[in-house]
Order: sequence, then structure tokens, then C-alpha cells
Amino acid sequence: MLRFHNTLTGRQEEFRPLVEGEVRMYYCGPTVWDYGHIGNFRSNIFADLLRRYLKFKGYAVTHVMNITDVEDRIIALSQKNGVTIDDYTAKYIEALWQDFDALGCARPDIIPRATRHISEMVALIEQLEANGHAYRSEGSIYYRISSFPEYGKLSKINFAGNIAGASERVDTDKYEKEDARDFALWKMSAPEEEPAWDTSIGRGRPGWHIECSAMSMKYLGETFDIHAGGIDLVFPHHENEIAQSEGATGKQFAKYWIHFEHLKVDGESMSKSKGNYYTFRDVAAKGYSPVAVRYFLFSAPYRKQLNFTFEGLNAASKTVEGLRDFRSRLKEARTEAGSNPHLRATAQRALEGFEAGLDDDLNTSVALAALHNLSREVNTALADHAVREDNKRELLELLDRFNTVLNIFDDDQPAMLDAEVQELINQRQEARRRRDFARADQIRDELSSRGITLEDTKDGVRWKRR
RNA sequence: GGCGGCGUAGCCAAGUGGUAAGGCAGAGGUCUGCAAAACCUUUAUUCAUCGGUUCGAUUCCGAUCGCCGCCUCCA
Repeated sequence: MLRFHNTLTGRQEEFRPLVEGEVRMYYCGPTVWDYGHIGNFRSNIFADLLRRYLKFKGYAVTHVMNITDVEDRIIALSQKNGVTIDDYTAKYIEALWQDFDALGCARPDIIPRATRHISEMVALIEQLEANGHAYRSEGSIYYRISSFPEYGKLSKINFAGNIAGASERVDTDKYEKEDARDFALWKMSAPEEEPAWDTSIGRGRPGWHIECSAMSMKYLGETFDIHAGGIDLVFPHHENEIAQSEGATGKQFAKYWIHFEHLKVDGESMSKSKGNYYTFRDVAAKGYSPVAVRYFLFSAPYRKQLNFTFEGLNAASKTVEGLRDFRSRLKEARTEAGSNPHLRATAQRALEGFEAGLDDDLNTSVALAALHNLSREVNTALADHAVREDNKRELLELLDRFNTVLNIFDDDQPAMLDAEVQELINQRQEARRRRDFARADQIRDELSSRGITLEDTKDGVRWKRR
């Protein structure tokens, strides 16, 4: 039984989709220019993991992720560079997908861009105006929070309490709003401002929040199952989405709200000013493999603030390498026909542990522990030649099944060595037979310097590339 | 000032009212010509601190200390 912690209710709840067997989920993606930092990727990876696990459980999943390619900063920068928004954002979007692919995240089914959905946003704003949830002020359009009594139900924010301590930071005089809490749905653009959209509600550009309401409902319906995103989006973004969508439709917007915690770095918050701001590319440039980064980022449950350190990343690298070695060792193992019932039970236990962990609010730590226990027990059996043909097939299938969620095992690349290397390995085996260990070690060192590590086993030589 | 999260071995961390998963690193061992890999053993009488509730608390309650996030705009 799958359970999630629902931010909306503050409790862990059994997951029951609106339509049997189908899940519609929306993930609030990062803003285009800020996509790359490692904390964002933790959210991306968990969104991916969530979707993969829902599929593992047999649901048909529709996963929508937005691209926020219209915001004031993008508009300002594209204008400054004398290019269109599309030209300005193209390189960021391309880089985003490169990193997505590298990190083993499946691309969402539908990836709407804000700039392509202006008319849907305008229609939604008009609906809110008609319902009395919006008002115009100096050409811009604002959401009237006082018209939506449930405002704050997601973030549990307490405005009365905030005013005492935080009021000096809020200069209400500088706004044309009825209430300092009101937020912009549509911002009027001055005649000289470009780019801007000429629409039935005036010439301007959308506020940030309206895009997610408009696009999620367009592709998933007025009510859908899961709305996920980074925890920093709870307020105001997701709170405002609820106000917009439920204000417009009068129906519940999303049933489950799932929020991913971000990272700390060396126990501190990550920020450019502290010099501990890392992008995925920074980390990859230091030689860490994407799969190690992926493993590291999901190795602690999503509701925990994971502490990012290079020491931790090193540990993750070793761990992933060990798991991959385990799989290739199993794959290469010579087995006799038949089945070992102990290993069948071991596999069953691993599957149960894996599912029990992920069923419990996506507890990846528990699921991975099941995988590690499996690895240890099967390694022992392999050393004892206790793995039979049927076990081998079943265990490899199990690992593939786990991999549909974790995506840490590669498709096997053809195990090809160039002829010269193969010849050196043969020569070394011959030298060992002659007990000419000086020559054998010399060859091993030579291959090592070419990035090939040799392991002598009872069944012959194993090699792997670093 | 308001709201929320966290503090578990050298490091990353799971977890539960009944006596501490898993990974990395370390130590010893098996195997090996030597390595490597794998496996075995070992590494927290203790879960920030101090009180309370309880037969029993790391787990519940209260206080204290420390860390992180949100609470204005932009996204």
C-alpha cells in the first residue's frame, strides 16, 4: 500500500488516485536560467523517481513538467541582449535536457512552456475576474486574497503572526494593491516595454503563478492527483496556484501535494555568496559520474535535507560501483541448471523490502538497504557457486525491475577490448602460468595506466574500465 | 516575531515506546604469487543537552543549545 506525506493535510496518507489505475501528476520545474544547481536536481530526480515508482506499481502515469520561460528577469535579459525570449532561453533549455538525460531522469510526457500558453492564462484570469477573485489596478490585474477564505491552507501561513515581526520589511505603501498579500496575475507593460503580449485583458505579461494553474489544468484537468515541487515553492507559488485554480473552478485543485527538500552544503545553506553553490556541471567536471550524483541525491528520503559533501559523493561513487560490479559479476557467472530455493527466498525478501521502503512515502534509504542486502547474499552465493541457472535469470530480472525505478545500472555496453589490450592480457596469463610474476605485474601496471583494472578470479580474468 | 524541518558512530544516514537498518572510511581475517574484488569479524551500553511521563524513551511531553527553510520583490 503506497503512502505519501501530503503537504495539504500535513499527514501521511494512503495514495488513491482519482481514476483507478491512472495517475496525473504535475511537477513544478525550475525556472529556466536557474535550472542547474545541484539542489534543483535533487527535486528533479525525486520527481523522476516518483513517476518511475508509480509505474512500477502498475499505474499509467501522465507526468507534466512546466518550463518557466517568461519572467521579468528573462524578459529583461533578452531585451538587453537584443534577442527574443526563445533565443535567450534556448541554450538553457537545451542544457537542462542534457543534464536531465545525463542524470537518468526520464523526460516528462508533456512539457508545456509558459510562453506558449498565454491565451490559456488570459482565459483563466478572465474567469477569476468574473468570479470576483481578481481586480484591476493601474492596468495590472491582482488576485484578491480576501475573496478566498481558504488561502493559506497549504502553507499554514499565519498572516496575523507575521505582521508583528516582519512588518518593517513590508512596505505596503509602494503597492497599488488592496492588500499587501495580493499577488499579480497580469502585469501591465509600458508601451516601450518588449516583449509583451496584446490580449483581451490588455497589453502585458503574466505573473509567475498563473502559468502553473493554466497549464496543469489544461493537460491534467481541473482536479488531478499529484502536484509536486521543491519545498521552497510551497509559499507563495503553490498557495497561489490553489487560490487561482480553486477560485476559478470551485473544485479541488490537486489531491496530493508532495514537496522535496533541498540540499545543505557542508551543513550550510547553498548560496552563491558563500561560494558553496554547485551546479551539476561543476560536480561532473570534478570527475564524478552522473550516476553517482543521482544515487547520492536520492539516497536519503526526499523529506530530509540531505547534506551535500564531496566526501558523501565519494561514498556514493564507491557504492554505485559496487552495485554495478555485483550485477556484472552475476551476469557473467557460469551456472548449472536448476534452482537454489534459498536464493529464491533471498530474492523475494529483497523485493518485499524494496517495495515496503518505497511504499512508505518513498523511503529510498530502506529500499536501498534491501538492495545492498541482496547484493551481499548473492555475492556470497556466487563465491560458493551456489547460484543456479534459474536463480541467475530471476535475480537479473529482479535487478532490472529495481532499475526501472532507480536507473543506476547501465545497459551493458559491448565488452570489447582492442586487440592489443587483449593480447597483453593473454601474455600476462601466460606469464602467470610460468610464474613470471614480475612480467605479469608489469603488464597489470601498464593496463592500469590505460585505465583498465584487472581482477584475477577462479574463472579467469575480469577487467573493467575506470 | 510567525510557521515548518532537523540534530543518531570518523562521514552520509534509516528507524522504532521494548532495547540502534544500510552505505563509505578504519581495524583484523579468509581467498590470492602479490594485488584487486568478494566475503567474514569488528567499529554508537548509545541516539544534541537537561528535566518529565512510563515497568521501560533514541522514539511521547516540556525547556535549553545548535543548524536549515519560508514569511517583501523576482522566480
